[in-house]
Amino acid sequence: MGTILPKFDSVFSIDCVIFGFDEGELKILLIERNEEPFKNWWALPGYIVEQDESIDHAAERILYELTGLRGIYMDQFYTFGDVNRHPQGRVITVAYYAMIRLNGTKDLKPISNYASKAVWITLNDLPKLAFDHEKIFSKGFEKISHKISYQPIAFELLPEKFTLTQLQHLYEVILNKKLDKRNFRKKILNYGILKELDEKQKGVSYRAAKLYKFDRRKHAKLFQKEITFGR
Amino acid sequence: MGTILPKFDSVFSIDCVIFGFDEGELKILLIERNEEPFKNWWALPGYIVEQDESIDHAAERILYELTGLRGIYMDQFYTFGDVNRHPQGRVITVAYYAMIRLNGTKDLKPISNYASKAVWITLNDLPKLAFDHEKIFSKGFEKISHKISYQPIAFELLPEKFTLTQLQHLYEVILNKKLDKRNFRKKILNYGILKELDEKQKGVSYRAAKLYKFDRRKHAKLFQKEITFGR
DNA sequence: ATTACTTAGTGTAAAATATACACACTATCT
DNA sequence: AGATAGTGTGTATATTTTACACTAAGTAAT
Repeated sequence: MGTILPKFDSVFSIDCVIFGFDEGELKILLIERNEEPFKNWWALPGYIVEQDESIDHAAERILYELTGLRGIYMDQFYTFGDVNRHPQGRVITVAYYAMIRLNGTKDLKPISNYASKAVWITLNDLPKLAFDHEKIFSKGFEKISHKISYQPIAFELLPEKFTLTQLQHLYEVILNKKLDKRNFRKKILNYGILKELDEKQKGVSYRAAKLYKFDRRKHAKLFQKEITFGR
Repeated sequence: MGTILPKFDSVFSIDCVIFGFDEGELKILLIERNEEPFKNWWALPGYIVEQDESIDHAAERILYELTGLRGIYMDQFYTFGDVNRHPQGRVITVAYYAMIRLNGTKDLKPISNYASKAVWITLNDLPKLAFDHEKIFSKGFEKISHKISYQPIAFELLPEKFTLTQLQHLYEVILNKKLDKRNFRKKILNYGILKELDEKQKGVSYRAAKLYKFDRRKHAKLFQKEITFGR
């Protein structure tokens, strides 16, 4: 080539929209910022990406450093880059989402002190967020509502063993719509991706429901067989 | 706030995956680069975004400058940011796609001389591309195959007046799958988003087919009613 | 032990949608 | 007049979706 080309340098960030489900409520993971700008504001876990790391890797690292959650696989869903979204200049941000199970993960602990805390917040109690994070959150929520209606990803949010009623509630919360119990069960069992266990729910003050497990092997077989809910 | 914060500066680019359909073939818009790196290589139309313009706007501008195509509405679909995707440093790129009608638009003319030409290339004849543009193209193609199977966006690619057979061919090319003529017609006509015209195809050496038009008003009514093809 | 309470668990009929499949018609060309 | 090439059409079957209500099982309180 011969010509000497200028060196480019990029500053951009990652933001993570992480969904969890607990006690019948859909939650999202937020941090309280410990640095300017927006110090003490609630925000999505997010930070500037290093020069020499891949975006996917950065997403995982940043989520870990800000919340203590490790090895969470996330999908990229949109890049936000309004000129004034960041007070310090043009910083575009690549947004990722994930749906995770929050059984023992109540022990959120920021590693970096860029965040003073990390907590699960119920969607209905969402506070004002830093930057354009409300917009990012909305788009992330749209994304999962859409995705859940054609792919069986809801299991990610549930504990390993769950009842059909719990699963149905989850669908109802995400789709914001009541579903018929019999039809729901018929449909979900038909996919054959659930394994019925010999176990029952415990500690409830009424008839205990059977527990089920998501059968990854069978699911992998169906692979891209897309399913539909609530259209 | 009080604290003085550093100023950030961002360098990132846009790349456009633009689909067209002509003479029964699916095509994509490429430019020949006129600058290093990858001078004289084929590439997706793409360039660095200005500091003070929105990403969406940049996409439109860049497409115009490199190909002469004006006012094309595109959707963002993914951001690519492998550490070494660009030889001049870390440059992430936000990818957009669009499906457009290429009736009179054969007159592609780069405005900027960053491109020496812009041409429509049949998918089967895809040359090697600069940067990671093959990867970007693939993901863009995945995107439209997926999208076309649940939203009636194929009309964007056809001339204003088209025959049902042309429409079917288009679906077949994108889905890479034969469809049944009778079932296809039944289904597509059922959505009620096509207007039958009093006109017939001209210049064919066999029985001429009826022409149809996409009815935007009716389509807007159905709005998010998603449709399905070829599952 | 009885009762009250709460959720689990189940089937069927009707409607809508998807699939498989083949031949006669019409315009043009020679 | 005949050959050619694509248009346009219907039906029967299978599958999927929807609507809808009661009994069974376990727990808690008395």
